[in-house]
This record gives sequence, C-alpha cells and structure tokens, in this order.
Amino acid sequence: MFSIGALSRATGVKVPTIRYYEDIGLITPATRNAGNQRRYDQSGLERLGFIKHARDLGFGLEEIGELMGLNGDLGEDCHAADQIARAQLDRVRARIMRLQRLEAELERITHLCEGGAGGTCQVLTALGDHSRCLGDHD
Amino acid sequence: MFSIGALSRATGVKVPTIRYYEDIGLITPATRNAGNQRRYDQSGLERLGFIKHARDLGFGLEEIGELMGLNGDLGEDCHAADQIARAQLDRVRARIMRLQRLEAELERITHLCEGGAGGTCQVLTALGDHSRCLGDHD
DNA sequence: CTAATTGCTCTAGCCACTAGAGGTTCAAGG
DNA sequence: CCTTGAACCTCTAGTGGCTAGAGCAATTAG
Repeated sequence: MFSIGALSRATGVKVPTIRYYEDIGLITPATRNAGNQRRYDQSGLERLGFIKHARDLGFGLEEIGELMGLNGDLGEDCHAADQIARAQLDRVRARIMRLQRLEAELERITHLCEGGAGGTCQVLTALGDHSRCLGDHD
Repeated sequence: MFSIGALSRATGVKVPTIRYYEDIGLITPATRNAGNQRRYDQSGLERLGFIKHARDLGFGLEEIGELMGLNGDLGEDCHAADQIARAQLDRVRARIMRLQRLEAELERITHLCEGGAGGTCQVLTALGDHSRCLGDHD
C-alpha cells in the first residue's frame, strides 16, 4: 500500500493532480486508512501510470477516461482504442504542420532585423501585417 | 468609424474577444457613441490587426502588449522586437520536436492493431506502458 | 516525545477565451 | 413616426488541466 506521495514519486504525477483526477472521477476514490489518508495498491499504480503515459502522448482526460473504460479484449474494444489513437495521431500531425508554417514565418521575420535599412523596424512591421507573409500560416 | 461588429468582421477577431482585450487593458478603451456603443477608427483597426496576426503566430497576449509598447524605431526597440520573435521561434521549434516524437510513437502504436494475435489489445497495452516505447517522448 | 514531513480540505488563480442571461440601442422598411 | 429585428451593452460563469496557498490533522524519524 502506497501513500499518495509514494504514488506520486512512482508515476511522476504530482500529488494535487492525483487528487484532481479523483475529484473529476477519472480514477475511483482511493481507500482511506484510519487517519483518512489515501492508500493505493498495485492496480492504482498501474491505472495512474496509464494516465500519465497517455497524457504524455497528448490525449485529453476525457479520451483517457474512454480508453480506461475499454477492457482490453480484442475485437470491438481494440478497434475503439485504435480509433482514439488514430484521431490523436491526426491531431498531432495537424499541429505539427501548423507549427511548421509558423516556424517558416518567424524565421523570415527574425532575419529582417539584420539588414535593417529603412526608417522603421521591419520586424514590427512584419508582425503587424499578414499580407507581407509568404505563406498561409493559419 | 466602425462598430465592434464591423471591426470583428474586418479583423477576424470575435466580438467578445475584442471586449475581453479591452477589459484586460491590451487595447485602450474604445470611444463610445451617444448610446454607449463602442466606435473604432482606422488606428483601432490596425492595432487589432496587429494583435490578430501576432496571435496567429503564437505570441502570448503579454508579449503582444510588449510588442505594441515598442514604437517601431530602429535601434533598441527593433532589437527588443527581434528578441521576442526569436524566443517565440525557439518555443515553436521545441514544440515541433516534441510533437514529432509523439507522432512517431503514436504511429507505432496505431500499427499494432492490424496484426493483433495475442489475447489482449496491443494498442491499449502500448498506451499504458512507457517502457515499450521506442524513443523518449517527453 | 517531539519536530519535520506529509497528508487533508477548501478556495482561488492561470490562459485566452466562450456562452448565456437579460436588457438597450440602432438601422431599415412601412 | 413607428415597428421590428439585428446588433449592441454588462455581468457572471464555464472551459481544460492543472497549480498555489491557507489552515489544519496525521504520520514518521530520531
């Protein structure tokens, strides 16, 4: 049996975050000892580890709740899990593409400072004026 | 003179967001007409356009406030603007790298479903277990 | 036995909005 | 001039995913 602090160290999830997950019903309320402190067993550790890993992979808490509701059998449940993971992959790819457009634009803008010849700052001008952009970020 | 709705259409910034920007002091309070409605002129339009573009480039509102406080002269101000832009570029690049690690991992996980042969869903197992990951996402 | 650490609950704050309630003003048509 | 409907006003509360702090109670190491 672990305390909440031990669980936190074991998973890398902060103590208030664990309590928060309990509050919103993502994990079932922990059993309490005589002094009203939360105690966790191995399965509690595994569940929180699952959540941590899924969070690191960018899944939202609601999706994580869905994933944890699946029982792990092959078939329907596996298909559902795969669909959630694929949706996340699509989102990640979309965000990467968007950020790459931003990167290109910011790179261009930050190069403007070097050969500044006019009377006003080209960096500020570029930031304020989308029509001077090369591509369509956003 | 534009109404808040006309300003919204012209810039692509939603009406409640414009009011929010005024509330937090990012834009100076608009002048009002006889009926207490906000009226904007050309310079209000330009300022909000600047904010919109900078937001699209991923700058935070606080940074945008700093950028707008710079007067656009060459020299110190231009250097300051350039530094803010470069910091943003660094952040964007860091986020891209992190997301690319996630992409690789999610790609691997979503491929597990196809040749599922064992008794439990490999997708769910992979989601729950970081030690099975190839790289260090996060 | 005491002191330090860890735990408890509760409230409030972060960012950048978004939604909704309930009321007022404006612009166009008759 | 009057009506109607859209656009405007203020205010409060909610979103996600936590984080911080106050003010206590329980545990644990020495």
